[in-house]
Amino acid sequence: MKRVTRLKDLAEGLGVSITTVSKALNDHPDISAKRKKEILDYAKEVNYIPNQVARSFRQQRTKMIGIVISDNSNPFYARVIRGIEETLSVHGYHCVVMNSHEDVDKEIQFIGELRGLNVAGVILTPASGNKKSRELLKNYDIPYVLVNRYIEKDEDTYVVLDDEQAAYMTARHLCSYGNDKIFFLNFLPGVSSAQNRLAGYKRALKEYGVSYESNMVVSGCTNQTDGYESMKRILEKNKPPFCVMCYSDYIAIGAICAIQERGFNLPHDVALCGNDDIGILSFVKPRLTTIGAPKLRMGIASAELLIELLESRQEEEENEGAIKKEEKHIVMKPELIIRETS
Amino acid sequence: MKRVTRLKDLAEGLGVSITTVSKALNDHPDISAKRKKEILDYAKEVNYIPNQVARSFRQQRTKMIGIVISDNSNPFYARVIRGIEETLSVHGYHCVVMNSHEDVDKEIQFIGELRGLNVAGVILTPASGNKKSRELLKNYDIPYVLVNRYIEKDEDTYVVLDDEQAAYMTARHLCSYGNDKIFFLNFLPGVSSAQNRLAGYKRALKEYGVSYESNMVVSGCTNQTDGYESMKRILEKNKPPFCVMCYSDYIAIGAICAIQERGFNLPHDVALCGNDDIGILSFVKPRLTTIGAPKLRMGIASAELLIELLESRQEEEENEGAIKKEEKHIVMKPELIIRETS
DNA sequence: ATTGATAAAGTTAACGTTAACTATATCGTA
DNA sequence: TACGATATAGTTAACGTTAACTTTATCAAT
Repeated sequence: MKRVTRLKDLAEGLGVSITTVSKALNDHPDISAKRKKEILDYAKEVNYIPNQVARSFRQQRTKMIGIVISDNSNPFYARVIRGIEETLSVHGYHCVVMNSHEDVDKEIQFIGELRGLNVAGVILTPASGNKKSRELLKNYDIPYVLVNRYIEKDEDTYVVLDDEQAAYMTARHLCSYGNDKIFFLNFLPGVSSAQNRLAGYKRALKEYGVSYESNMVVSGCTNQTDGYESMKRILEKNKPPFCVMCYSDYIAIGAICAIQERGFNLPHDVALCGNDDIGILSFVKPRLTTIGAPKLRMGIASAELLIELLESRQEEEENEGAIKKEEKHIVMKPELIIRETS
Repeated sequence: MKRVTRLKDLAEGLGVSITTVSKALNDHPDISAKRKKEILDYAKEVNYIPNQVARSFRQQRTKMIGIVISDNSNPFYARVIRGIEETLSVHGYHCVVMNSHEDVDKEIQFIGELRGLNVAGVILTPASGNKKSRELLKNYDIPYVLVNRYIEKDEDTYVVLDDEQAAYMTARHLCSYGNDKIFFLNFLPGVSSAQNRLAGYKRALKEYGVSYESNMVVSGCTNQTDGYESMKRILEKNKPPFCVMCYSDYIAIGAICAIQERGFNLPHDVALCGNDDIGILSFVKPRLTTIGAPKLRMGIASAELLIELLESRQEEEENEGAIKKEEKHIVMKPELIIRETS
C-alpha cells in the first residue's frame, strides 16, 4: 500500500478536491458535516500526517519557538524549559532549544538562525546586559519574552523572580543573627538578576545598620567550583563566625564544601543561604537554606506570555487595526525556605 | 530601507537572476569567483538570512532533529542533550526537544509530530521496552539513534553505557567488603539498562558466591523520593551493616537521606553506590561512590552516529546503489569512582 | 417561474527555494 | 574559420498547502 503523505493522496482516494480535504482537516465551515466526517475518518485510517513544513511555508509562519538559554544542563533552567515546553506543547508549538553559555556572540548567532527558521517567537535568557539581541529581535520583528533576566527594566516583556526582594529576604534573615559579616557570592555583574540581588542585599544591610563593604561581595561566580574557590579565599582571610549569601544553590554547594573542608560547622560557625531551591538538594545534608523560585511556573508564565503576544499579533494582522500591546512584566514572588544551613 | 528577505530581493538589487544568487550562496561551481564574491558581499551587507522553511520545503528535507528524552530536567539527560546539541549544531542541525516522561503513548505521539515536522532524524530514549516507536520510525523511514537504552539488543543503532559491566563493577566492589547483604534499588523493569544492570549484579554475586535473592532487589525506583522510601522500608526490616547499590545518583541521594535519618553512618554501617556521576554531587558530602558515565560523550556519539546515518542515506539516494548500512552499536565503558560512601 | 441568498463544493495562484534544463559567451584547437 | 568543449549565466517547474476567488446546487420568498 502506498504511503499517503499529501492532501492530494487523500483527495484522490476520496474523489474530492484537494481544497475540500484541506478545509475538512482545518475544520472550515464550507464543508458539510457528512463529508467532513468522511474525510477525517479516511485521513485517520491511512494515518495521514499533515506536512508542517509545507504548511509553514504557505502560511509564512511556523509553530516553532526558539528557546535561547544560557545552559540547559543547569537544573534551574532545565525546570524552566520544562515549564515552557509543556505549556507551548498544549498550544501546538514546538521548541528549538539552544545554549548560549552566557556568550553574547553565540546568542546573536542563534537569533539569526532562529530568524532563518522562521520561528513564531523566542524565549530568551539574555547574556550579560547586551542590547544587541533585543535590537535584532525587534528588527526581525520576532515576538519575544525574556526569562529570568531583563535587558532594561521598563522595556521588553519578561518573567523574572523578584531578585531584589529575594536577596533582601535572605540578607535580612542572615542579619537577624546579629553577625555583621555577611559575604555575598554573586553572579556575573552585567546581569540584571545579579544587580538586583546586590540592591536587595544592600537594602537589608542598611536596614540593619550594617555598613556595606564592597570587598565582601564576590562577583562573577557561576558554578560550584567558583563557589568553592571563592569561599576558600574568604576563609583564608576571615575567621568564622560569619554569614554567606550565595547567588545560587550551585554556588552554595561549592561554598559549603570549602567550609566543611576547613572543619567548620554549618550553621554554627557559618550561616549560609543559597537561591533557587533546586530539587536534588532537598535530600542532601546539611539541608540548604535557600530561596524557593517557582522555576516551573516561570517557564509556564513566559510561554503563556509569548502565546498572548502571538495571538494579539495575529489579531492585529486580521483587523488591520494595529492596537500595539504594551510590554508586560511578570515578577514572581520569592519564598525564603529556612532549613539547616542557617 | 526595505528588508531583504528573499533571493529575489538580492537578485533585483544586483541585477542578476534568482538562480544565480542561489548558486552563489550555495557555493555552486557555475558561478565565477568575481560574481560570487559580489553576491556574498551584498548578501552580507543587507544581512540576508535564507528562508530555511522554503529551503526545507523545496528540498523535502529539513536540518531539524527530534530529541525524545524521558526528562530533560534530569541532570543525566541534560548532559546528554547538551552533547547532542553541540555536535549537531556544528553540522548545521537544530534540535526539537521533547520530554516523554517514560510514557509510551506520549513517545508515540511525539514521533508522529516529528514526522509532521519532517525532521531529518530522531534521537530517542525509548520508554519501557516498547516496539511501537521503532516500528513507527521505520514506517516513516526516519533515521534514528537510540541513546542510553535499546529496544532490542541486535537491532537498531544505539549508544549505551555498558550497564551490565557497570553494575558488575559496582556489585563486585561492594561484595569485596565481605558483606553478603547487597540491596539493589533498580529502575523500571522494562528498560534495557535496568535489565542489564540486574544481570551484572547477578554475575558479581555469583562470582563471590553470594546467593541471589530477588527480595533484595527493588524495582521501579525513578527518583530521589523512591530511593528514600525504598531505603526506609529496607531499614525497617534489616539492620546494618549491609550494602546498597543504586541505579542512579538520584536514587542514591534519597537512600542516603533515609540512612542518615536513622542515624547510621556511611560507609561504616552502610556502604552505598550510585551511578551516573552527576556533576552537582561532586561537592556534596559524603561524596558519593558512583559509576562515571560519559554523558556528554554519549550525546556526542549518538549525534555523530545519526549524522553518519543521514550522510550514508544521502549517498544512497545519489548513487541509487543502495548499500544499506548495518546497524551500529556503541557501548561506552563505565568507570567506578570510589569516594566516601563505600 | 424567477430572483436572490446561502451552502458546499472546486479552481487558481502563491509562499521562497533549488534541481534540471537551456542559452549564451569564451576559448583552444583542428 | 569553424568546431566542440567549457564556463557562466538564465528559465522553468515543482515541492504541499491554503487563502481568495469562482462555480454550482439548493431552497425560500416573491
